[in-house]
Amino acid sequence: MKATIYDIAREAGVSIATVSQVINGKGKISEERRNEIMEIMERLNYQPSVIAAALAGKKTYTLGLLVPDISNPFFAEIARAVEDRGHQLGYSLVICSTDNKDERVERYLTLLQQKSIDGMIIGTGMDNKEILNPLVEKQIPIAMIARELPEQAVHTVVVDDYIGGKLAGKHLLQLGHSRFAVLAEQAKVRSSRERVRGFREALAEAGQELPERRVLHCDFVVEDGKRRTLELLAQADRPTALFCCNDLLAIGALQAVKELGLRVPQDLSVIGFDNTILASVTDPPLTTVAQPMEEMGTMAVDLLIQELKKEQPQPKQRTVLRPELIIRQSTGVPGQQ
Amino acid sequence: MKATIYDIAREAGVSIATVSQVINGKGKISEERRNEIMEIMERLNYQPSVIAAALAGKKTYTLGLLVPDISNPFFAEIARAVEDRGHQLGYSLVICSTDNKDERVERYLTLLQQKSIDGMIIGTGMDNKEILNPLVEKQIPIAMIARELPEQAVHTVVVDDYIGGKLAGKHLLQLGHSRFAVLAEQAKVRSSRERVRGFREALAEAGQELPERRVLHCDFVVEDGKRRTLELLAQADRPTALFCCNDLLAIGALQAVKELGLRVPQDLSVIGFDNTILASVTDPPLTTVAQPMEEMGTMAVDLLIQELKKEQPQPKQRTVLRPELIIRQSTGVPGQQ
DNA sequence: TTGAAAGCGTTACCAT
DNA sequence: ATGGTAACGCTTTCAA
Repeated sequence: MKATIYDIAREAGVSIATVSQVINGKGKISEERRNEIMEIMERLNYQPSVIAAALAGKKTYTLGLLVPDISNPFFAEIARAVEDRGHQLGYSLVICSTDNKDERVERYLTLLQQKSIDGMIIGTGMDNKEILNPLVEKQIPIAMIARELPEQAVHTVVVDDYIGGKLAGKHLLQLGHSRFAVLAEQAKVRSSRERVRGFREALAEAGQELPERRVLHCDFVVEDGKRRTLELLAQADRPTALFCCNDLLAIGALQAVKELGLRVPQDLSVIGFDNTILASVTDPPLTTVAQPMEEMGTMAVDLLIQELKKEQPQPKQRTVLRPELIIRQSTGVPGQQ
Repeated sequence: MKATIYDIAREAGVSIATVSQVINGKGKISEERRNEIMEIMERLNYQPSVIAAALAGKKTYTLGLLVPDISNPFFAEIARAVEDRGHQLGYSLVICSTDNKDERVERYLTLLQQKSIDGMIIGTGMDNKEILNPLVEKQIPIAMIARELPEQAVHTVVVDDYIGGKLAGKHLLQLGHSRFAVLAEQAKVRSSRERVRGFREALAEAGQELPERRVLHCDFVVEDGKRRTLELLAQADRPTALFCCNDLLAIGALQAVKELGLRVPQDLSVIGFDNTILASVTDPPLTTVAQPMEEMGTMAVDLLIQELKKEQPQPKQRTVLRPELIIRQSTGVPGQQ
């Protein structure tokens, strides 16, 4: 069997309390005792049980990460950043892909609670804003990442979606476009709405309008981006510029244009959002609004850990990072050969 | 405070033993008692502590997944499949990105053990084949995925790398190529070695040779693929066909070709491995050898769960899935315009 | 500086 | 059909 604290204590001829002290570096233990005990732990290959420690009042040193889909490159990169920072600080990461379904969110939430994880990072949207209520009441540390939920008092790390949309709009305007369309995520996704709002505002400031029918809502998958773009391009007065609320949709758009034998950016300029690895490998490489995924992950973890270190609830922070326009080759002057 | 089994018992006027029974659906409890207790649990919003149950001898219902890098699309897709299958069966997933470093592997391994996870799925290579010894001895259920370790008795789910390499070689041969090169992963990665061996064998069967100097070893990142391809194309007698041991390297190759003002496939045919989402969005779309990632993930989980359900150690299975050549547009007849 | 003992929230065995 | 209780492995007072 695995060695327990009792085995160590017996071997060392001391009490388990003493062993516990040296494990946690607490109390006053004589140098020699301490060394002797450490040596025995080494020899018996003793590994303290996190489970038992947690039950006795310590933490589980485990964090939960809720995202729509871990196989989506954007969230995969976020996850990596979160994992790394957590690992540095001694925490493990449980991943939960929600597919943006409230039902899955709730299942994962109760599951994580039953497992007594120390805190959760939430990067998935929810239809029902009250889903988090129970957690907030129980004071379970929460940090939102890449999504926000203003109706809850939780730490938040987001990119300024509004500005991101604006950056996209201005870029397209500057290239001389005048017929725009948008591929948005589902209406319930606030960040998507903000991006569209920023985009529309940029156009408005230039006296241009974005008709509602030119804003198409998609599921978070390539195929849907393609399908909707095909619809868009079938319209008589088709747009010359398309703003997609994430890179995946933009890729779908690229595929649709190709399928119709048209060209990007000559026939349609396409701009994405996120700047995942995908944006750099498309044909043509995708102009996109970059989110600083690594910083976001790191900051969310830091916020969370800082919260659960203190006993007192901390004042909730909302950190807004600035997105950056990455110009590649999927945008250009309309109609140019 | 959170409700415990004692609260429920007190409220229902029964013993905790009885409550435990109804939670686990064991023993004989009268219909009425059972309903009454369930109703109270509902009302008090009782959530049994997995931690406590685990300490008392049950499982933690948590699995560990070790991969080189969760932000790598191949592993992200594997992770999603593993997560889904695990979740269906009631298990959570802790992800661990190892960067292919033994040191990180070991840290994660002890961490996961201390947390008493029920089993681990390992998709990362290791220099030291003995790293797993302690786990195997402790009978901790293990399933290898996409990597193998024949020196250990563990469940394994892999694609036939040798055949995959051969498929790639044959395809290139058939197109009429005669000067080949390979971008391999680090020499310690067995699957990569097997792919190269299969590739070489295909050439040999056609009386062609693959000189050792034409096999370049890379780190698992786009940049390295690019760098090495640049080197390759600088050689006098440069290859017309390049087999890359994963899609990421192939993308690097594509970038290198572009940077030199050359074209794919006219100047260089490129073939990848994995068939991640990346392969479908590159310019040109990448011909690649597909691994059935979803099936692999599902099978690995099933193997693991089946193992940890039984008390007795099970006979270890090795499942080899057949890779499939996906022909897109990055391969063609050499020199063709 | 060290030890005894009371929990932590369950499970499971043995009584009743 | 139900209850009492030891055990799981550890932390943490409180005494000594």
